[in-house]
Amino acid sequence: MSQAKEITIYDIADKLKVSPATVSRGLKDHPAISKSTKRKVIDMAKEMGYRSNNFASSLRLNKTNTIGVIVPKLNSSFLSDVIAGIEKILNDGGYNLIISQSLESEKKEIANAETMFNSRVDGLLVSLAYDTQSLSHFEPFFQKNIPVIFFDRVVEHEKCSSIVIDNFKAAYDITTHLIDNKCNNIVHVTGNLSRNVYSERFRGFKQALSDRNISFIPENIIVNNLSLEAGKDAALKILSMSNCPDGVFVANDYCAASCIVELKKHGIKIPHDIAFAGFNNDPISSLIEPNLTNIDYKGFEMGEMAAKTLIGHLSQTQDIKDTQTIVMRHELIIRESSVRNTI
Amino acid sequence: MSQAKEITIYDIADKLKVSPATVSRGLKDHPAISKSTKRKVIDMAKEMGYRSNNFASSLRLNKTNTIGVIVPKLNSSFLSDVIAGIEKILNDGGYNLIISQSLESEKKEIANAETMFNSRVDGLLVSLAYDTQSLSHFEPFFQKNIPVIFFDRVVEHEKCSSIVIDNFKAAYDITTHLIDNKCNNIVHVTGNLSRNVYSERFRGFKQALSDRNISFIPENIIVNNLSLEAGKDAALKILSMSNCPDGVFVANDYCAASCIVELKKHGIKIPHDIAFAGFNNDPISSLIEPNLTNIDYKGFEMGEMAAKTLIGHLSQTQDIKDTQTIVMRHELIIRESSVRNTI
DNA sequence: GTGAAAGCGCTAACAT
DNA sequence: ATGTTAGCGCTTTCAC
Repeated sequence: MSQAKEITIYDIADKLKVSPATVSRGLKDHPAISKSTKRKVIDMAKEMGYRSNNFASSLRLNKTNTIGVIVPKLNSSFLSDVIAGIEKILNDGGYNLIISQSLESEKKEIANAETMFNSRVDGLLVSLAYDTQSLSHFEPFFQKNIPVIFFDRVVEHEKCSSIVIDNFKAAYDITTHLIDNKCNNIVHVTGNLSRNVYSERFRGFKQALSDRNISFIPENIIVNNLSLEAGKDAALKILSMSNCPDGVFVANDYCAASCIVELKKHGIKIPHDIAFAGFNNDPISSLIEPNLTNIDYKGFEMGEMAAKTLIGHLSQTQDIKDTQTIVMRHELIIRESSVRNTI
Repeated sequence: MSQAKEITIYDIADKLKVSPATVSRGLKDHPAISKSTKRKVIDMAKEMGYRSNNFASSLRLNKTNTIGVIVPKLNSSFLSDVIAGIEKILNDGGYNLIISQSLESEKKEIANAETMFNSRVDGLLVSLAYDTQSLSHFEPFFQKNIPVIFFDRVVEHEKCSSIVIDNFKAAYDITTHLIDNKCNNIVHVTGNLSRNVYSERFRGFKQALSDRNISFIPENIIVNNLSLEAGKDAALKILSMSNCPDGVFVANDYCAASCIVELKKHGIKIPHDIAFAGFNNDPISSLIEPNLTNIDYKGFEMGEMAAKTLIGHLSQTQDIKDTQTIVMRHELIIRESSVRNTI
């Protein structure tokens, strides 16, 4: 099993009777190199099956061309789209990608960040875990001026740019839509309110009520981890309420679906008895009966934007002083779960 | 912004008045090194905030400690579990992970494999894309004796080990279950029959029919890409059949769910008119109404097994002559979609 | 426009 | 048990 020896720039140099330096320059787009030698170098490299040794290059340049991505979970249509978007931009930019999932646990997120740091990624793209409190695991990156970009689940930080949607407005719109469909007593099921996406949606929810002169009832907020079980529990809680709600806005589609299923089991008619809205436009929305009204936003584009922003930070040598928050489009998708045709 | 200089083994050596070699050995578990110096080295490394430079090490050792994973898609509960299992084992083994999704396209899978190859991964874990025909994009790995392990969507190859479940038996069992529930005319909706998982399930399906003396009707096989739209299309096709089936076995849960939804829209009662079974036990199975009978198998364990097998190949210096096929457990989960209580 | 040479940080063969 | 040394493949400064 003689594994064909790996070709180096020295091999190419020998064949071409030039110096390794010339080969190195020829392979890049070095200005001071003649068109003809560049051609020869590139052709010979291809012919000999040369592939550049990233480690040597990384060692020499002290940069790895590798970007780390930390997401709460992988089995999400939205995040999978985000990653596809990130992959597209970074591949085109010649970067490698390391992906890891925090599984919604701060502890695992910390471990992931540490691994990324030790792998010496050039930059980091992060959507925070459900229960992440502190940002101290990103301190090493800040100290080394390694850019960290947050997307979707973000946090304000002077050193970090963020890519988000307008969660406030989205929730405001969807709540208003429920009110327009004759909901006067709306329950809001949401996640950890110290996470921006949930706190903003909560704000939007309250504002919409207030603008329509509906008083906000603290008991109508159910905070849980938005899992399937949590959806079921929320349903039971709703059933036990003395003043049964006529609308429910859940901050996550899966949880909404599981909540709907449970309520239906108990004879609740949706949307007749209770109108429903979710968030994220996961495929489940069009499978659950009735189909789920919710907010759609494009993961792929968010991923592209995050990656582009990161590359922007990376290519300018200066400090990342120009941190920014980029707000992407979202759209209200109205489906049967919230439409009451009381003519 | 003075980025604290990176600590190297030379810095530690200087501080400790020993040689860099000693530090290097101290950091590993080199046998010929005194307990006390080892202690001192490790303590000093921690104190100075040393982190090993993988590139230097990779360059020197000509191995990267990085494993590549290529999966058809990330937004799958099953595959996300697999990846979590892989991650656990590889992290513990000190390996890094590069994950990429082929998005069910051979073309992208080829690109992914190339990226992995150029990143010089030490090994590769692959679940094949829907339409992958050739294995030629893995040739470079075979030639360099870089182990490639397939899982779930596998292919026979003398150089590759595989981790699978017994798809034949699983399909056999689930089909028999449908027959036991008074299905005599079963449609099988499946994917590309050159993919092992689908061909084996098809075999099991046919065998079960045959063993129960039910004749197999070629028209009852619907081959599609198992997407949501495909599920809908399959439903329409089923509705148009002259001899309406009384059972449907779909090789994928999402597709099954979408098919069920469409049939219900057309007034079909499930399981009364048509009993249903899916495959994979995705969370959707317990959200769809009625809940979906199917085959459960543990992604996390499959991932662990794949990673362990890979590490096994990696740690033995010899050739990978001992390729193997590992078959994991599966379980039939019976839910409402297939149970007919005709007393 | 091209070449010579040093050095990125680590490891291992070979000394001692 | 520890030190010396060379070299992994690449880039780049400084020559010419």
